[in-house]
Amino acid sequence: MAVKDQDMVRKKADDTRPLDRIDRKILGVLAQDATLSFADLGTRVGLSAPAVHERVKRLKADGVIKRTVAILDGAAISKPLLAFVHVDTTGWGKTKALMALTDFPEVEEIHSATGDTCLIMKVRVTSSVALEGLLARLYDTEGVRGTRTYVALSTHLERSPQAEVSAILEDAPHIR
Amino acid sequence: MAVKDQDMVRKKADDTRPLDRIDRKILGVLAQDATLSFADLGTRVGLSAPAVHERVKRLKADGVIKRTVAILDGAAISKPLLAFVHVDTTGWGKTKALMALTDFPEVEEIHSATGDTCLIMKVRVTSSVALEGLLARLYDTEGVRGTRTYVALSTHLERSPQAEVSAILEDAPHIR
DNA sequence: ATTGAAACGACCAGGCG
DNA sequence: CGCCTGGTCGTTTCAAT
Repeated sequence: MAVKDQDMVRKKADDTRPLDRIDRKILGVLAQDATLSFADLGTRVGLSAPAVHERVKRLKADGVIKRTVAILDGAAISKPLLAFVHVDTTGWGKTKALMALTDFPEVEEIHSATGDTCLIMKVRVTSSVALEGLLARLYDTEGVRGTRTYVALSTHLERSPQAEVSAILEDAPHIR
Repeated sequence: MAVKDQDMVRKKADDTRPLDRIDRKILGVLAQDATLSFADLGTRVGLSAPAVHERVKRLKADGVIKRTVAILDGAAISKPLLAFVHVDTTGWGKTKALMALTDFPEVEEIHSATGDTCLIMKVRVTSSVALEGLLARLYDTEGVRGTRTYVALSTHLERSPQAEVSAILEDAPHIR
């Protein structure tokens, strides 16, 4: 399983062939364990190694598989404290100053959002002291009016995007 | 890079040797790209292939590296709609009914949280219709009093836990 | 932790359904 | 056109230092 991500060219998702059942099966497996050999992966989806290899290569080239990464344990890397920070800004978010927060490895996600807030950030820190430091840094940032912090007491589920879709949640305008 | 996750035994993070600078370097690289060969990885951290291999094996056995996965593109798998749902419950969350939501592949995260909410869920769906279906399902769940939904309009950053720690956010009680 | 060697898996070419 | 078979080559991984 040594297809290098950087060898791939990112393409638009539109000009790409729709995913068939086997593609979704492959993605389902790879989203949970990307360490399988192509032979093993082939066995699981009912294809030969070169065939799966070809499909995986295509899925990467098409940008369906963005990258392959190691998932680290927050506690083990001394970041037992996970929190979501809602940020209210004066203008409409996305200023250069706010995007600079990307440089903090503690910040894992930044989204602009609807609702009674402007920006949602997911952060993982060493301690409450570090969280305070991050919030202080936030308040020093131009355009930040206020924050609301939700500390995760325990995490019951945390996984990456799954290719499968629930039948009952499926977009089915044809059913009417 | 084909060390099988399932070959590893999960150990407690405590009874484990602390991470040295090279370990963190390895984790930093692998958290961004786990497709590198051990030879390449060795070059980056200044070690030979078997030496890195040994360390990576240990990091997996110790549970520092939880798993290695393919990151899928939400839009490409027909789930362009990302949202955070705050759930207010009557009792204290974590009921069996709520944990059953794990079966929905649309649900990526579930945390109990502090703040004016009980549960925070991260969900990724096909459409607003599917989101509505998921919320309907939520309201049908016993113990759910209400929800507040924050739809992500655009995602500016989304990555997995980083091993590095910002110097200025570092826990430094010795500095006083 | 390194080197050297063996086993294994990735991946190319060519041919079939 | 996509899949399979066979072969080459790079990589993982073991043993000894």
